[in-house]
Amino acid sequence: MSATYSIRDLAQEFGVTTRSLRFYEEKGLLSPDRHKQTRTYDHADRTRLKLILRGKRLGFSLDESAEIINMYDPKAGNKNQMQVLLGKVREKCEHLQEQQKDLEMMLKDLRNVEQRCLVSMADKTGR
Amino acid sequence: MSATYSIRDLAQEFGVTTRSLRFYEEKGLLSPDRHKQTRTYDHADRTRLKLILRGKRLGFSLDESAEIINMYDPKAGNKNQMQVLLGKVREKCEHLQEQQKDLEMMLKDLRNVEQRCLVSMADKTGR
DNA sequence: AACATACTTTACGTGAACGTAAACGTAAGG
DNA sequence: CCTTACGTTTACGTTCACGTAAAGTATGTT
Repeated sequence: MSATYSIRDLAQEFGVTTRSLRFYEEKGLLSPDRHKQTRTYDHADRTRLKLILRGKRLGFSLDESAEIINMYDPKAGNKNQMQVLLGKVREKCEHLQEQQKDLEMMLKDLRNVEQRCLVSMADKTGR
Repeated sequence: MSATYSIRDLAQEFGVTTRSLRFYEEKGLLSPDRHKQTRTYDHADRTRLKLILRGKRLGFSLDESAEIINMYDPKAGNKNQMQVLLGKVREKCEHLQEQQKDLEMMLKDLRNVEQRCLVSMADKTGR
């Protein structure tokens, strides 16, 4: 069984164009089955796509997302490889935590703006 | 007093090029004083730059950052303008909260990877 | 005055991430 | 068989965010 998807299925579900999916494939981010000129995506492809788009929303380039995604599949290398991977993972984590701080500050600021808006609207009598 | 900065001061402090600062100016994101061919930035400019770069780290385009930054200075318009602004502010807040979720999920995932790394390294005897 | 240094404008170049048009294959339905 | 719908490759076009080279200007130093 293990559901499969056409290129249009995925494109529609995630609100991207088929062009994008082919582009991600060109860049090695996706590698659907190819049977007779037709792409068939499986669940793993879908997950990778989800991660790509999540990365995009966070301002990562495709290459950065690729790097992150490849961490998810450690390939059970040796200890040294693991050390390297671990280092990268922790680096990404730090980066993400920086982003969390930025986000919190921006949210805090905007909520201040919101309050000032409300106060200002309560003060004025309309004009 | 109210400290001022040269273009190089700001560039160095924030680790960007002077080209970028002029570019932000072209796009209307900064508007330093111009005296005889020379730019002088004040504290407000510095703050705006900080916000621009924060936006960048969060994946916003310059136009998006501009929109956000302009919210900080309500210009004390009338009630309708305030309503519009308030709507935009809340929209941005929602967007930021979506990003927070994305961030948390990615961090969670990466921490899982980290754990699997550690386990895998404890298992193996080195090779 | 000559020179160095820092700042400036103008304008073309670049990489990433697609968009878009052209031309073609294939399978289903009438 | 023809059309329609969906898929494909190839390749040039576009937007954003600057980089970079070229040439001019302003200020200070020797």
